[in-house]
Amino acid sequence: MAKSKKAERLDASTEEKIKEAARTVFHKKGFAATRTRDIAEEAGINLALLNYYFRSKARLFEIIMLETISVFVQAMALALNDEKTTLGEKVERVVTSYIDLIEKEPDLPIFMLSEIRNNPDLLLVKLPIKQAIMGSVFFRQHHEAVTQGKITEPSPIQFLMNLIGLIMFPFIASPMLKRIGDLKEEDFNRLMQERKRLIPVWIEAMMKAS
Amino acid sequence: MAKSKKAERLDASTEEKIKEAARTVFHKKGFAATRTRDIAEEAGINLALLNYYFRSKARLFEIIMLETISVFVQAMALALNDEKTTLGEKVERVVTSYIDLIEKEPDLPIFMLSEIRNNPDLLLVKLPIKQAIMGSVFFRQHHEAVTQGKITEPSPIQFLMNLIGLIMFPFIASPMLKRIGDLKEEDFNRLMQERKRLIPVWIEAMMKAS
DNA sequence: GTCTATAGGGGGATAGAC
DNA sequence: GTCTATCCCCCTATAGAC
Repeated sequence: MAKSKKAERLDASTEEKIKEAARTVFHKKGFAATRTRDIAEEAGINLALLNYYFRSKARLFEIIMLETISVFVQAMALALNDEKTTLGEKVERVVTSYIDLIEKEPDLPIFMLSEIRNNPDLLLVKLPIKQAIMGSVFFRQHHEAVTQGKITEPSPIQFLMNLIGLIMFPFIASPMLKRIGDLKEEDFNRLMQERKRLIPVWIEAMMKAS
Repeated sequence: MAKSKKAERLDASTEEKIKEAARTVFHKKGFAATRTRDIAEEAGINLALLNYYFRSKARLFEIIMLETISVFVQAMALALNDEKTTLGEKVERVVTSYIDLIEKEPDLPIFMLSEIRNNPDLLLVKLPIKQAIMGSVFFRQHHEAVTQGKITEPSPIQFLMNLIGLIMFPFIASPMLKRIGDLKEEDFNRLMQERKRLIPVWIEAMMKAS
């Protein structure tokens, strides 16, 4: 029987237990509001072990941050670089995989975006994000579609902002949206599932309208 | 000559100077990462005065937070409750006023959204957000438009998510977007100005497509 | 009202036993 | 490798002079 991903994994190595605990707590509270004691408790180990394995809170955080961004960017880069899919299929794939991912880990987007604000340089330099996106098959196909008049919105950056924003924003704003719309957890999730179907339709309509 | 809004206002009352400084620092770094010393320095006063006027960091924060949310919600509520404007005009007005507002204070959205995550209850209860939005003229007009078949997307919540997301998300993600798209500050601002025109067009296309 | 000085506590990190 | 005990700095908050 395969191990549960999120459950406690008592058999995992201590180092790995600390990392999983750190991921959980950092994602939920952010760097500044997280206490190393919280991580130790979540991991079921002693505080001293955290420093034994990772030297400092800052180093542990950096590791978690890089892994988190990497997961996000790779999911995107893989979808955008598939030679075999059309533009529309790429949109569908990005939408579905991100909505599923974020529904499992709802803290991810707000964590990433707010921590990147505090470390604008340090963390992004180490990953080849720009090349992965700007040099992608997606960008070539987008350019071709514009040239052939299939879509009229000429800026791939606007396209990306819209796509990612339509996916992520509801999750980022969910506490406020739940309050405004009087939504329970399950109502909210149902709306997000609807969006898997709706966003690709909307994106197509938008790109022909501008 | 009217005073500059953002400039130092040496003539402002001490209490007001502290509040302005607190707004600046809290918005930029969030509650947990802000030190009261930072606020005192920004205000050009002594640390003890902060506690003299506001008793504690937490109380000062709550005041700033409520005012900030209030500004945001009121701008929205006013636009959505205008009896004289059409649905499309409301969209244009929300888009323009928010993009202008956020361009002046780019930290606003990420501040609000990430701090609300940490205080999901406390802060939203005190403002009549739900009524202002859900009982608005906008909602009545949206319902009428659906009934008359002018738009085909039946959920006003999805509509709102899309509208606010298309406006705010680029600002929230700007550090990453600037890096990916190799954009300078002025390039980014130009894209946001373009969006004042584009978002209403996109929204209209989306609402007829689903 | 505004300052200086300091109390008081919390949190990151380490020493040292096992 | 893992623990307990502790150091020490930093930050919030207050006491008390002016």
